[in-house]
Amino acid sequence: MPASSTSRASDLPVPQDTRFDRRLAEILDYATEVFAEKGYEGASMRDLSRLSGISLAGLYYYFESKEKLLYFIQQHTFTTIIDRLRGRLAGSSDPETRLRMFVHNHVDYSLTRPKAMKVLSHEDDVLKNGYGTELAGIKREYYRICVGLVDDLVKAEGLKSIAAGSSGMKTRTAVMALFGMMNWLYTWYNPRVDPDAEVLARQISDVFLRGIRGVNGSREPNRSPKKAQPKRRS
Amino acid sequence: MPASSTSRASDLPVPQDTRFDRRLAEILDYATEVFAEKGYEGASMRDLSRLSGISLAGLYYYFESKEKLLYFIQQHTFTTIIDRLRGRLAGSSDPETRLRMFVHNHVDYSLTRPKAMKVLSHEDDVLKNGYGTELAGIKREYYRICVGLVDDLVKAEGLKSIAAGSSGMKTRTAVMALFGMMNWLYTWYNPRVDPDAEVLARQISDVFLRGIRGVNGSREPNRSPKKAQPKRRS
DNA sequence: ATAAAATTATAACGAACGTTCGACAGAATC
DNA sequence: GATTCTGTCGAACGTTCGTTATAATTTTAT
Repeated sequence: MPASSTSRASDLPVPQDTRFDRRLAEILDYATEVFAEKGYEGASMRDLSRLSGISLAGLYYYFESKEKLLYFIQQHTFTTIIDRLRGRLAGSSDPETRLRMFVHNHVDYSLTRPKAMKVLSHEDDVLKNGYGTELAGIKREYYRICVGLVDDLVKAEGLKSIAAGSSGMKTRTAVMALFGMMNWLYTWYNPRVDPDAEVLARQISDVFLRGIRGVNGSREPNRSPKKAQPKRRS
Repeated sequence: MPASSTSRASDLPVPQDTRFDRRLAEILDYATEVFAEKGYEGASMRDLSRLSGISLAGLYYYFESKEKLLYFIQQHTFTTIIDRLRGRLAGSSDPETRLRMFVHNHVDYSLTRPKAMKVLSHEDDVLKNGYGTELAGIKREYYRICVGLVDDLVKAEGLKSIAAGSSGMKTRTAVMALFGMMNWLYTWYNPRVDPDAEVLARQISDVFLRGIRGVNGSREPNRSPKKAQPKRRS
């Protein structure tokens, strides 16, 4: 009776690709579909059994609880996104390019695996007390990466503070607005009428970048941070 | 045995403020809290009973099902937002001011009643087939208002098309990005560290407006019905 | 061929779910 | 003072939930 004997919070399907792991991954895909469709609480194990064609008892051969199923999905989705991001970021050192990479990576994943992304976003605060805090940590790490990229950009362009209107916008607020644009995607995106990942990522990046830069660009051609915060009439 | 005898999809607590309606409104507040905390599917009628101090059976004197409870909450939240919006929009005819009013109205409500907003956003596709389609209609109406405001602005400023990067951004995409920034609020906003509604709405508006205007403004030189327009609501 | 690993059907478990029944008390009406 | 209406309740109904046990069988690996 396997089902991954340990109960520590961080045993994920190890890199080693056994037959067991492959089947579990298959089940995780079905579960992602069911959770995306009916929500974690609204979906039943019997729904999953029906969709996957695996008997109710058979499912429990691969995991030990419905909670763990959700944990696997979210953990895997999150780490995949971060891993891909790290791969991309290694390719450039230009702050703007790197931020655009972040957005493109996120948007691309969202459009490629919309259901996984929906489960990640929508069931964000379901898990508590073990898996929950671990996932919160990963999320925090991901958030910090984005903050770092924005801060690098702000420094490189010599902006005293992010400009929005007359008062400076905190990095936190700007980053949350960016996450809002990206994470809301799953509620409206329709591949038949909406632009592909490349275009969408560029447009979102453009909006964000123009947002944090001042009205006239508010930049110094190069060094020396001084001078001219954009001043709307006031 | 009351509980609102009819079963048509649009009987809401009528303007007439009877004792019954007042008690129902009180229950709706408790229900909003429970749904916001545990999600619609995750919350039980017993949770609501416990929180409100009203017996399980007693609750059903005021409504006929859990579904209808959610419908009441979402319907009331939506129409309240739209009503307030109409009131504000009547105060100005300047396109930019009107768009800023839209954002401010939405953000303001989101920060004033975050739980209601969370239930509206998070349980968006739970209801189907009756209440669901009615709510989808209201949502669509709200969306169309926003599209109208953006289109007015684009026309008034003589933008060929919304500019984002080299290719034009569709109004749909821009509006969805705006909704993303606003509707994601409920996942992160913390009144102790984040700016108040006034400031936040201005910053989001600024990001959005700079986003849809070109880098240099991208306006056509032909007409210029632009006046500085001292913003700030009355 | 044989041992091990997967998987099934069946059924059950206790707990929790949404909802309803019938009774009952107080207030309003007659 | 009797009767009706309004609000509230404890207790239960029938169903579904996540999960497990058992025993039998098929599939895979050695």
